[in-house]
Amino acid sequence: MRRVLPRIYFNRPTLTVARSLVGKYLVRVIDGRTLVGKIVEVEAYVGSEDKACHASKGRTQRTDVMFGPAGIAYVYLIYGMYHCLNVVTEREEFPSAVLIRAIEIDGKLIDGPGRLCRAMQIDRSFNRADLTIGESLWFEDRGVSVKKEEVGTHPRIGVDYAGEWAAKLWRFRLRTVTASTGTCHTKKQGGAG
DNA sequence: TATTTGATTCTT
DNA sequence: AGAATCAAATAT
Repeated sequence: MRRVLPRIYFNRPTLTVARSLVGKYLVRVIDGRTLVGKIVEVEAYVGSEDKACHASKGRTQRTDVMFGPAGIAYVYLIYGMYHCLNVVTEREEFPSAVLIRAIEIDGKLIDGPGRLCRAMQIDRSFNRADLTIGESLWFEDRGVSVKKEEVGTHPRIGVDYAGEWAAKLWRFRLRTVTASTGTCHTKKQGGAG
């Protein structure tokens, strides 16, 4: 069964939405071709008190979309080069969203929000797009349930400036993916650790 | 108007 | 460990 995730799905506590999005599918239609990606990693950004959340700086033109209804896309350009896809969660006036960090397309891991958006051809034109109407970009439940034990929790990435909030385990990732991808391939890594 | 910084990625 | 590269936010 394929089911487009409705607005009420996203209008719930952000951590609940984030964790349950792991194992769901992101569907993108480009010129009649359909691209389907299994979501394997997400991050939660929760409210104006969360210093890592863009909306913690207040309601600006950029963050305004996060104050709106759930199920709407928040897409922005980061580091001048890459786009990041988020979906707004919770009730209106409560600024929160879930960042989609990694997906799997045809068994291929697309790791990183910038790469994800490049693969799915998502840019700022999707900002404020409604992701619950099943048109060109949406989330789908394909009936495959993911057990709680299969979802690992980790600190969020690139938010060191957020103080105590940086330590929150608000990144969720499929453990099966962790096992299969690891850092075994050291071709390009060069042992930066 | 000028400066700083960042939900990143690729290269050295 | 650093470059690439730009929009939003902050300081002036």
